Amino acid sequence: MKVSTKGRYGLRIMLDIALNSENGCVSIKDIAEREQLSDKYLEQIISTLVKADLVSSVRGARGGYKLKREAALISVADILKATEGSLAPMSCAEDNGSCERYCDCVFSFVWEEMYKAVMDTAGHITLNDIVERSRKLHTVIEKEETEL
Amino acid sequence: MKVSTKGRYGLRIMLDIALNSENGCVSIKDIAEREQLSDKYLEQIISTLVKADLVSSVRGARGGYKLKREAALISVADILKATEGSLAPMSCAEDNGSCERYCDCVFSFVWEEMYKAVMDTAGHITLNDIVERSRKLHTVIEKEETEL
DNA sequence: CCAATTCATAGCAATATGGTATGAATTAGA
DNA sequence: TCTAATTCATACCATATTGCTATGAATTGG
Repeated sequence: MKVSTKGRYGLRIMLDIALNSENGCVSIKDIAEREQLSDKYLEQIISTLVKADLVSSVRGARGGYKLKREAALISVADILKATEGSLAPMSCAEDNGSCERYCDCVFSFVWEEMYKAVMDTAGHITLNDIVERSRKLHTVIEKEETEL
Repeated sequence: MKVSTKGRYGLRIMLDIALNSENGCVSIKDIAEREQLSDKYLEQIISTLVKADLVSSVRGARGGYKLKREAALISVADILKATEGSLAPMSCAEDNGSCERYCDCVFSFVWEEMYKAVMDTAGHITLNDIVERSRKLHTVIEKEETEL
């Protein structure tokens, strides 16, 4: 039930883009440097984010990536679904047609309820919530530093 | 974020014991036969259930396993925690002390809320709920068969 | 044209998953 | 007391997944 690096890195990448894309787009190199991630691995993860329509890419020199829609309209569920594949504990919870035993499975309701719970929570946290949290945390740290 | 076979088999094993332990205890062989699982793999999973104090074992001839407490007092969360290790999407969500960056991590609240959501749902479904569901489903199937 | 960039794919080491195999320890019942 | 049935404890192994590296083609601003 653990979230893999793809999911975690995905969140960090999205936050990084959100925080640094005022002037145009953000390149993989920049993100990799700031986030201390391997740029080649990051490239793979970001490409799944492109395919999921969460970021758009600009090719060629001075190219890079930017959010496809505003941060308040991107949920944590969107990002994790794109990078992790799915948030369902069992695939049947997502598309119950996938399992032919669905009707007489005693456990299906368990997976469904768990899936609903996760989707509900992750679906209601937006990238913007994280951006705000990050800005707040940053100012606190800066304040602490000036107070020293 | 998928639940592995250990978690799924764990649930099936617990249900099987609950349904078949009226007269004493249930042997691995019997469970394996009914559930169509490899008895040796099953043995491993059941031993984690013993360590988690969910079932107790009776050694020797005519030995086997039985629930350590009544089904209504065993939750799906208990079973999945025992077999899957943990239901936390990130270990920090469970014991925030484990991560030294916990305080200035922008994402910790995300993992915490997801963990709370999962634990709340899985914690409120008991083995007895599944037993009842199973019995109800069984009578429905029997009814359908006699109607044919 | 060229340097900076994304895009696409292949490969690979480490770890986790899903088992199998072997045999010792324990014990009810003949 | 023997024996068959059972759990308990390890060790092993094949396969899949994860996390990451490498190479090079395609694209494009300057």
